[in-house]
Amino acid sequence: MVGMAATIKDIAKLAGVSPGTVSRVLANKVGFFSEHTGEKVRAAAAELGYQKNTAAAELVTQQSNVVAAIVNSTKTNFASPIIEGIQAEAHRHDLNVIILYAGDDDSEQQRRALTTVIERPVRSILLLSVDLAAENLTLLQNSRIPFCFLSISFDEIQVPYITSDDWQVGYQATQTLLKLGHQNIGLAGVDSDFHTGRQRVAGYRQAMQEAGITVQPEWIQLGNYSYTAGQAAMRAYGANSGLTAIIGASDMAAVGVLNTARSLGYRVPTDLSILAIDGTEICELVQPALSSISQNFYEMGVAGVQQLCAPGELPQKITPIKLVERDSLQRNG
Amino acid sequence: MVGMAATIKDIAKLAGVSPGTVSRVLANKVGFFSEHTGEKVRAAAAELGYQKNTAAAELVTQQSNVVAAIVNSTKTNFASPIIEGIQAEAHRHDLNVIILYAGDDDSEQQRRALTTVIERPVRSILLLSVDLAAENLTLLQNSRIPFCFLSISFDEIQVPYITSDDWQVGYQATQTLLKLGHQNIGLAGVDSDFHTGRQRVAGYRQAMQEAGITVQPEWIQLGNYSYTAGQAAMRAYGANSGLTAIIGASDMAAVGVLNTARSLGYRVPTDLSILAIDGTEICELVQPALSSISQNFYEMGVAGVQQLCAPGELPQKITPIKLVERDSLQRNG
DNA sequence: CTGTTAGCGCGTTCAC
DNA sequence: GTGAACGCGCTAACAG
Repeated sequence: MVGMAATIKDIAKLAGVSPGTVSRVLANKVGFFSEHTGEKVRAAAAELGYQKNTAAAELVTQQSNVVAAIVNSTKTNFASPIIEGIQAEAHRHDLNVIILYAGDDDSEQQRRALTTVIERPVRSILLLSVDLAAENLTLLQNSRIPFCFLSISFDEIQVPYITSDDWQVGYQATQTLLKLGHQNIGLAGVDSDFHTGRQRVAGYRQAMQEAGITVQPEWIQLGNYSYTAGQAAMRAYGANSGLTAIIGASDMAAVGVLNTARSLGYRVPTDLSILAIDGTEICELVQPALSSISQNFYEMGVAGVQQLCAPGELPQKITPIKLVERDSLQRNG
Repeated sequence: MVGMAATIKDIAKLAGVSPGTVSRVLANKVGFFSEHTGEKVRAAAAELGYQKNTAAAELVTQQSNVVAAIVNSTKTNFASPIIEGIQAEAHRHDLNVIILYAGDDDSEQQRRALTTVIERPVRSILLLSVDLAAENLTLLQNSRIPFCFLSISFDEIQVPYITSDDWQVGYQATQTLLKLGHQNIGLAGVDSDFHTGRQRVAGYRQAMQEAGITVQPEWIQLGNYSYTAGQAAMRAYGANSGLTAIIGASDMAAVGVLNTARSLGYRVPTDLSILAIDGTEICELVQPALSSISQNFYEMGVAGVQQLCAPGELPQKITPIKLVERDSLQRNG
């Protein structure tokens, strides 16, 4: 609601020129107005406390410089570095970014966020880790607004996304522990309903198989990557699990594992090594600090904006991962 | 960028009616169109995959249903519950919310966030814990868009805000430790450059004075509420501080204190009690879980939206705080 | 260099 | 009930 704000017409009247001229000087179309009128117009604008109505401008130019980021939940702790990456790269392209929350697997909330963005002029849409309900994906595609998923991947549908190689995440996490002499390795809190989780499990299984280890069914504890999922997994393993190492499917899950393991009497890392997946700041907040397979979330955000600014590029891109050693791992035997 | 999307004109042509009529049925102005034309128009709209251009509508109606929340940093961990509160209450009023990040004490970023919001039709603006540079406050006030600060308070300027009573926060935190028999109590990571921090310090001092304790200058360690501020404070206290309890000026600061205290050889809470201020989820992530003076952030968000929906109310409101006991406090002596 | 005209997509009169 | 016309604030195209 702009209220009774001044318009270019008001400025025109005050400066004694036409609205067209005002538009030109305010847009700084050099060469299309004289020094003198430039001064006059700017003075009038300042006097009236003029604020441009960008929505009106976008209506006529049919283009916008805002990119929207839709995030699945306020609780997704890795969203923060992604958003920072988006923001940084967007500003480099002189783009502005707005963020919307789409709730946690709530298709109604998703629709709400999506429509408030689609019904307005936005240049492109980035979706952080949100798995859209089918009808909402249709909505998005029909809008003809360029979009790209971040930190999530798909197999059945064909859409642009940028994320880590989740198979490698699972594989390298497992390899890391294998190399330390661990054999009985758990995977805690992973979601097998979606591609991301299935890939991580597949990478884990492959690494185990290559090492000649048969994974026991109970070693893989499913969940939704949350703290409580980590807790539940560890409780399921129990005090006499026989496990010497556990991979937390996310940082939060790993912390859940850590705290519950402690209350079950495990010493970490002496009795039990824990490796987190994600590598956000919480890894350094807890004690012992959690070693992690770290994703480059910031880079994901940057790449997302670049991808949308350079159409024609490969629609699917992979950001690198790396092992970050902290204090939660120990050689076995 | 809406692209070549269908407009009400297209629908009008397809349905064989006038654009005005289309507008009426789509806005569901009952009584202003017949059953028959209603059907026709809706069918045409569906066939064309029509998406309303809300920006254009807002241009003519001169009002918007989106409220903008400007957040000071992606790292502010308590922003999450505030945003959830905003979102919930906004949806109750059929409002949509967009979020912008204003960076960390970066007046250029602030201006950017502010103008992208002001130049567009938004109904109102909520500012989460952002202390605006003077020129940006002027910008905001000139926009004539209703606004309200959240989780921050002011003394010198007169603006609407909703927050906890920061004096009480400091006072009650200190009282809590006093009642447990502590006398040498530190306050770590608090910022005295702004009203919020000064109030907390004042509450702390008052409680100490009432208990007849002279606070030593080094007991108050200034900082910016961050994890590193907490670390720095604890390092300043040192291994032989004589302190038996420390108040962390925020959850993050408290965790910084906790981890550094540990590395200095303190056992928490046996040797040292730690009380956090804020009470967000990280208090439960670390071990021992941190007791806290908890703020009701969710309620702040709710109240912020209500305040903006019911003009004429008191512009300054206080949300309640409460002590949440976890495992980081112990009686002294 | 500058004024005039047209129109972006929509809601809302005001006639009929 | 419905169509025609107007205008929201702005930019772009076209004269001059």
